[in-house]
Amino acid sequence: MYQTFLNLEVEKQHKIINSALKEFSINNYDTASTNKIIKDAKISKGILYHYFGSKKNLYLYLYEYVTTIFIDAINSRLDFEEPDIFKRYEQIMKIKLELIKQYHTLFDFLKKTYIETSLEVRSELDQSNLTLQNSSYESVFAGIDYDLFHKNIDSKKAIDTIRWVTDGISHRYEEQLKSNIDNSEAFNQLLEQCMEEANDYFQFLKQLVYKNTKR
Amino acid sequence: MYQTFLNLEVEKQHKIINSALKEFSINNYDTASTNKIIKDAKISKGILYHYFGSKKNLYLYLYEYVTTIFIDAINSRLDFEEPDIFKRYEQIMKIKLELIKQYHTLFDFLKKTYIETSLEVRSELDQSNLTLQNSSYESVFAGIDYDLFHKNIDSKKAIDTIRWVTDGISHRYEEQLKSNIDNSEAFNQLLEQCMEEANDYFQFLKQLVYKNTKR
DNA sequence: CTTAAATTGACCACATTGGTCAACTCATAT
DNA sequence: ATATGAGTTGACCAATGTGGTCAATTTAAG
Repeated sequence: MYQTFLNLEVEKQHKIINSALKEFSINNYDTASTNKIIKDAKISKGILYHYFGSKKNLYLYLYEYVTTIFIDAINSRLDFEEPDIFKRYEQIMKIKLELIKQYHTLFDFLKKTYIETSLEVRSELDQSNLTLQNSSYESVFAGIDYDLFHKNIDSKKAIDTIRWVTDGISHRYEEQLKSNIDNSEAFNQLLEQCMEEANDYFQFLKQLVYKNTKR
Repeated sequence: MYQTFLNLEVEKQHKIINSALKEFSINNYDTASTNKIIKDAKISKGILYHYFGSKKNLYLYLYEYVTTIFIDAINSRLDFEEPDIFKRYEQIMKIKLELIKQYHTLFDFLKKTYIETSLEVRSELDQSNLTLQNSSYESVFAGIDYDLFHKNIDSKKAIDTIRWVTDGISHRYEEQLKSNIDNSEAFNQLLEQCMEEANDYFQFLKQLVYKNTKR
């Protein structure tokens, strides 16, 4: 299945995938329009259905594709030996932001799949959702050294705080990053700026919650 | 204008407003359906257009209405004398969550108006957006006492952190709160639980960034 | 009983939907 | 050169939904 599609040049595949991700990120499954997708990807109606057979198949293909991309990126680039949770979060942040460079709306799409209610795809999503969930929070944060925290620090609260700060900084830069996907230089500069700011905040938090750091 | 609508019993007004807010929160302006609104609000097509004249007028009425509700709630319930930023945020959080009780999708709707791109309403939104922006961050956080922070604390970073933690906790409870709007008892219990949790985190942060608090 | 406002919902012309398919292009093999 | 078959096109389809209208009906008040 999808063989014809997979025989295309990778660039063309990416173009179609990104157009579809975009449409399904803005709209929910039912209101997303295949016509918009083909218009944006500059392909014909017929060929889209030749590639994917149906709207539903296209959607499920995207979900599997994007899930795989995300998991692979984490598995291949995350240092699972790193005991410092700040450095772990720094890595995750960088991996995510660099995925946006190639797949602008990957995480918007994933967010949408969580809340998708259309009966046409809901059960299929539930089935494979497990894959993503199992592989994420359990393993991604295994081996963190909680002894790095000051002894009378509530580490659960500290970790939540770190996550929320990370998300806050990401969101602050996301829009700018997205509007600079075509300008690789500007994108990388923004990314670096974002990572620097994250580091500033991480230093700030480390001073507060880690031991062996002076005030 | 809207006089016929304003002559309705307040309950019926609320029902229509909430149905419309809901539809415009889920969909963008163009894809939001007046048919869905009248179905949900259990009124006829004709009367909606008798009340508001057009889809555009309805949308702009909602925007003004919701903006006013929000600003009024802040102005009447926020203690502008309170110098402790944690208590300020606690108040804001409570005001927001209690507004959700009456207008389930108020903030989803507001969020959507920020990113609305339809040419039909964009310019009008821009014009009145100023109202909301001016009245918010400038005045809402005026008079905060920054001397409460430990002297070698970067107060900007601390404030950002507090805001992100507040948002994180709100989001953690928002979905549950929304699914309990009809059960006033459960709603209030959840709200209290949320405020308690926020307080826990605020205590946690206070210990870290305020002076005169022991570790 | 009259009158006028409130309300209904069938109806309009039009746009868009997911999907089909006959026709066409074009690279490759013989 | 020619034949073959996969790749590709876009006009077309029935179905559904759109914002908006309006003649007809209900309701309330004098």
